[in-house]
Formats: sequence, structure tokens, C-alpha cells
Amino acid sequence: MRIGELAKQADVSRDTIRFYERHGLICSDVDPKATNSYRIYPEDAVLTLEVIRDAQAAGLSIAEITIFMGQFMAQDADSCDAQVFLDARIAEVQARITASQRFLNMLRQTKDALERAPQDGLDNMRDSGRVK
Amino acid sequence: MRIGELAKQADVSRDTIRFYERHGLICSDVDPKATNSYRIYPEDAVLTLEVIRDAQAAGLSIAEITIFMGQFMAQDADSCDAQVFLDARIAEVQARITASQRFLNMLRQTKDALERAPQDGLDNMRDSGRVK
DNA sequence: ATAAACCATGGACCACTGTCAATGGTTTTG
DNA sequence: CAAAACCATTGACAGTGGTCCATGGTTTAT
Repeated sequence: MRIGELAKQADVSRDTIRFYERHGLICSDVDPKATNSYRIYPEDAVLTLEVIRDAQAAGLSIAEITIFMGQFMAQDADSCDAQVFLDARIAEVQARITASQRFLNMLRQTKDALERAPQDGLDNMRDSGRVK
Repeated sequence: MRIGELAKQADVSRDTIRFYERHGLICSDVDPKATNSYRIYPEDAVLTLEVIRDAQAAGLSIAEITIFMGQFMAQDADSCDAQVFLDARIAEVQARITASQRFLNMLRQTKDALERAPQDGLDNMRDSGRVK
């Protein structure tokens, strides 16, 4: 698959793919029996890009995702470092999900308060959704 | 409360507080009967900073959080715009949580695979956690 | 065969979210 | 009272995650 096709299937820009590749997130090679310098991407690059999207949504940096991909793909997983890394990421992502859900509740309460009293502000909501 | 105290209680840097204030996320005023130019923050600024943290974890930008704070606090909530805004944020945050949970599962599966076979890579996991 | 669409490379540029340093004033503390 | 700790303002700097443009080559469609 060439970059344009991959970009279309994964719904990211060509430049983003190249950016990821520069950072070691995805790989490609050149068709050895081709005269051009076009890069060929494996079919599962689409899946990889989807994982990257999820990982970013979960708050990981490009550098962290690169490490994760290495561990996910690796034959040579250094299990000690990997355990430490994975445990840290798991804890962080859990914390982020918890915080996100807390904030989601605030969004919903704000919306509800607004629906109940569209004309006179949110005063009816005061101290109803406060923590502690 | 002065900025240093707020920074300590909310566990953010003074500069970050000033940055947020410049962007309209928090407010302060000067003690009118004071000779200095020190800014005074209300007690609930600590809570505000906690909400900001959650909102950032949920993926909102500073600009979006500013809008949300305005709607949360506002007497003058323009309910039509606010509804649209809140619905969009709710959908986005839900999507991010879902993606984060998907990625969290990958992290856990990777960790489990590593624990089960620390020495010979992750090949035992191949095609076990794939979607579809 | 020629225009339109694609590709690679390199580097400049961008918005965002802070952080730091310099300068000069104020308060607190020993 | 003097040093240490605090404060405000300004503006420069930094890291992250891309995006855009120019140049020049290749493929595809008409």
C-alpha cells in the first residue's frame, strides 16, 4: 500500500504518516524491484494508526507510543523495563479515565441545569454537583 | 489567598496560574485597601484548578475550558450556544473515554502476555487481542 | 503524450501549553 | 534592619504534534 492509500484508509494526512514514521511509530520499505522511491506500507499499518489514535486519546505522547509499539511488536522485549513502563502507563491511563468521567459528569450536570432553567443562569445548580 | 498559597494548595506552578489567568480561566482581584499590587484569589480557585485538571485530562483545550467555565459560572448563559457546545464536548469526552479504555485493554494484554512469557517475546499474544 | 494526480525530501512554519529569566517592588523573618 | 521569601510584569524560550511549501521525480488517466 502506498502512502496515499494508507492515508485515506486510516483517515490521517500523508504528512502525519511521515511524521509518525520519522518518530519510529510506523515502518515502511521500498519495493526492491521498483525504479521509484515510493514507500510501501504493510496492510496492518491501518490498524497501527488506529492504535496510535487510541493511545493519543488515552494521553500518551508520541515518544511513549513508540516505546509501547516496540514492546508490543518486539521479539526482544526486555521484560523488566517493559513491566515498569506498562505499569506506569496503565496507572496513568486509569487516572485519566477517572478524571475524564468526573469531568463528563460536570458537563452533564451543567447541561441539565441549563435545560431546566434556560433563562436565569445556572444558579439552581449551585452546590449540587460539588465534590465534598 | 495569594498566588503562592494557591499554587501550593492546587499543586501547580505560579506561572501556570498566571498563564491560566491570562487566558481567562481564573480570576483574581487586588485588595483595594492594599498598597501593593498583589493579587488575591478566592478560596474556590483551588476547586477551579482541580476542574481544569480534570478537563485537560478529558482532552479539552484551554480555550474550550474557558468557554465551559464561563457557562458553568455564568448568569448570562446563552442557552442555545451553550447546548450546542456542551453536547459536542460530551460526545467528544465519551469518545475519548471509550478509546482510552480500548487502549487500556491493549496495555493490560501486553503486560499479561509479557508476564506469561517473559523470555520469548509476545508471539503468544498474536491475534488474541485484535479487533474484528 | 500530456495533464492530473501521486510521491519523496527538506525545511520552514504553526498553535498550544506552559516555563524561565530579568527587573523591580513588597513582606516576612531572624 | 537586612536577608530571604514573596509578588507583578514582560518577554523570550521550549517541547509537542503536527502542517505547509518548494522542488523535483513518477504514475495514471484522457
